[in-house]
Amino acid sequence: MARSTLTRDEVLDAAASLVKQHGPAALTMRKLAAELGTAVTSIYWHVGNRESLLDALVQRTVEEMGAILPQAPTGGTPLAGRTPADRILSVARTLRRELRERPHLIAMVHERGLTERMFLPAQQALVHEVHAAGLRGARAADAVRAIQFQIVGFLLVERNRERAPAQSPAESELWDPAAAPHDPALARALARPADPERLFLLSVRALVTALLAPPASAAPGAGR
Amino acid sequence: MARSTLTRDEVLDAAASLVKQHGPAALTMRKLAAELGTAVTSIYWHVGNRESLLDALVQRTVEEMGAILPQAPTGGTPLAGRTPADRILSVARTLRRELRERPHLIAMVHERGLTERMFLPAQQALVHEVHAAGLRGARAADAVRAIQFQIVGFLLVERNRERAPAQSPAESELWDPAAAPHDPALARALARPADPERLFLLSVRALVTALLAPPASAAPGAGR
DNA sequence: ACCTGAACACCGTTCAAGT
DNA sequence: ACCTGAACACCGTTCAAGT
Repeated sequence: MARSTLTRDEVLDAAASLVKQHGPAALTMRKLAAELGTAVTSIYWHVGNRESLLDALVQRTVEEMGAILPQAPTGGTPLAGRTPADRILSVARTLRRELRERPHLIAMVHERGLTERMFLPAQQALVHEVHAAGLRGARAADAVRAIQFQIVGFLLVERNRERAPAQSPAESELWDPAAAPHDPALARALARPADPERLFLLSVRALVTALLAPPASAAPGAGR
Repeated sequence: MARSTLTRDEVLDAAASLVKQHGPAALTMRKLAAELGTAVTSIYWHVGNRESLLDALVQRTVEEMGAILPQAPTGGTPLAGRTPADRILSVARTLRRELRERPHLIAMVHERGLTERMFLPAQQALVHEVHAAGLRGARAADAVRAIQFQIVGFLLVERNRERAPAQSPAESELWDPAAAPHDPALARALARPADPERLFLLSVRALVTALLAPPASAAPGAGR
């Protein structure tokens, strides 16, 4: 591993590799130096300190994820699906898939509060589709944000569930038939583990349907 | 601070106090020992190690948060609002408020993947309301889970945004009028910061409306 | 049953010194 | 401009020894 001179990019690459394999806790300045075959202190010259090294990794990840959705601010129809609602679902599915391939780095993006920033390109695609569905102005903006929050939120919940240890009480105990004698089918359904993919599509579809629907003369349940 | 004998609960109280004030990073075994006036190693006798100490704090928080919603598995109408939809919104609002008062501890709950566990009592309330709205069986279960995921997800997104550093590009730059010349009102709306409370209610209302609506003969946009 | 100090194996970071 | 080793001030944890 002899090398003429150390580069900031080499430091970032090695750090990313450590994080991808074993998570951020495994990223130690000393381990990293060993990996690079340099003195610990050389790293400081290139990246400042551990915290800004992690920041740089996160920054990189945000840019990579932003690039997966083709930019379409000036028109065009970059996504599959016949209706705007279908294409919104397609955006949602793409994001879901990509995120699941970089769990550690995405977790770090979350921890730094940059999840939303990472989704700005997706937001542009959503604007396009909501517009195509006929929404305009502030109402379109609300719809875009509601959909974006829902997609991102669902993914955050899902990540949360995956890292959950054994739960007590589990849903399966909580919802044994005795707990809901009046609707055993409901109890049985809640005792089964959720199917996230199905629930994801079902939820996004429901929200999109309501948001893209023509405004009712009086919205039901709009108490205030 | 002289004390006859150290208690596991005293350790937890002191630890919780440190975390509440300065976050989990400030919880050092040595600082904690100093706070308690004991040797560092005494703490190990009572709580095992740092990791299980943090686990215990999280466990406590989950129980506290679970207690804020009255249990209503056997009937009764514990929540304000005239319609089931209104009462679901009331659940959502309550959870949102309570979570915002314990930021550090809630963050630790998130990191351990226990957010969903924390919301099981709320799930029971949602079951009650969805049932009151006439949904049954698997369809009711899907609705409950979709609503639960949305509420939890929104809160996770919101937390994410709050911790976000200065963003580049900010939404306000991304959506300057030049970016969307065909709908300047939309661009202006997206350039303004989102109002989370409003968006939260709007989103939950939209989703609930769609989920509680009588099943359409053919759902629009249900492409597969 | 509970508490203690000493010791171990780690950390991130600073700094004066080298080339 | 870049790299180095030594040193500092921390960590969490173990363990033999005390009462």
